[in-house]
Amino acid sequence: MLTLDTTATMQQQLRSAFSHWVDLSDSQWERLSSVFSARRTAAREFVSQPGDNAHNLYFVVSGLLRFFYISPDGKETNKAFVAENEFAGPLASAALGLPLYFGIQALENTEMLVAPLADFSALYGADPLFERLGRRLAEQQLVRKELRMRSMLEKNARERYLDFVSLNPLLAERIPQYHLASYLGITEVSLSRLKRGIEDGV
Amino acid sequence: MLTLDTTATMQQQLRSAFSHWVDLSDSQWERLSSVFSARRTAAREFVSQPGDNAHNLYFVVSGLLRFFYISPDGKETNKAFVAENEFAGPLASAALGLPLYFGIQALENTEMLVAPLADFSALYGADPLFERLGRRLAEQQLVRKELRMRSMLEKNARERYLDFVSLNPLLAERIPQYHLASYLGITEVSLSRLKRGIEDGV
DNA sequence: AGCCGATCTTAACAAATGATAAGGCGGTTC
DNA sequence: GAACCGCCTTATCATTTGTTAAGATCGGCT
Repeated sequence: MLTLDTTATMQQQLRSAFSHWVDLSDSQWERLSSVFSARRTAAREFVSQPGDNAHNLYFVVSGLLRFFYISPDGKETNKAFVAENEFAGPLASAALGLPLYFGIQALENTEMLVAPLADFSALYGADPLFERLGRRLAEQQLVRKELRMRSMLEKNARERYLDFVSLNPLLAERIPQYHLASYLGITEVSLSRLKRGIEDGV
Repeated sequence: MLTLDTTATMQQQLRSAFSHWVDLSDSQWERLSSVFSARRTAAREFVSQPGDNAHNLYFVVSGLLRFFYISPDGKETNKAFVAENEFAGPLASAALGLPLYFGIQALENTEMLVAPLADFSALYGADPLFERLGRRLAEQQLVRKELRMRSMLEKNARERYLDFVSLNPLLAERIPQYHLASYLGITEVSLSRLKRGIEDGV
């Protein structure tokens, strides 16, 4: 159970994160923060399932989430990992008005702040600054997807793995190998093989 | 050489395209259209090269452009194809303030309207509607990248090819196979092989 | 007609990755 | 301690994709 004190700390962390994107006055912050509420999830629990009609914007205070697709034949593929101080949300599917097409699972005990995307985007019309915030969040997601897409097109699995570890050394330790393999677009068996080759090569 | 008349037609086409994203008053349209200018490029000509400091937003009036990365060892990889009535621009790299990391080549004789991205984004502060337009363009790019990423992760080359052809039957005819192969993340030899397998299977 | 450049196909072989099955290892639970 | 569970590794074999090289086709140009 969250105490008031804990919630206040989490909100402070959220405000600090937002301040990287836009300058918020106190009243703007008040309005913005009012759409977020705290939520905790234990490791391995599912935060939401594909098909849910719960379009939310997530801010991870502590812990780690994985976002995953499920193909028609039931296979899961990891789309993203989101750790503390990061945002995530279905801006793309919300833009299309589609139901949620991915699921979210906590890989660790996770504290997050959650805003219904409808509430968040309702702010856009209220103040151009929120519109700007929305644009910048979308642009940030664009940057990530762009880099990942390029990596998929230009590099083989071995290079993608080495890049991931070198860019996210701490995160790589926290993600089970079979989830990381799925994120890289290969099987866990193949990743295990790649790692052996890399170690032997040293 | 563009006649006034032709330019007017092109601008009309641009306005119609923008109207899918936001409702523009005449004065808003006037301000917005003032940052665009017409440009023509012959088939096979390069519109810009990686490393250029020319961040532009493109609207293709007629023809076809390909956007491509170049890896350190000089290999080209196609990032996107943009045909008539579509927008494209380095929203991601612009968000990061990075130099342009991809090149653009016309695959057909192409007419386009071009706006320096700095001029376009300068409009954001002038009117929340432009900020909204910017957000929606970013979200649209997000949707495309999302779908493509998912396709790369969940499907093999054969399925990606079939999906592309079935979603873009006309476009597929206009793109040389070796460029399409690069877009799909495989070699032209491999794509040729896949096509044979598909035909034989029929 | 003859040449040439751009595109596509094919073949033969190599390398990368997938599929399946088996087992190991550490931690938790009963 | 025994039985699990989650995770990782290994081996074997099949499939997919890459590499290289050669030739075919088509159009435009001289």
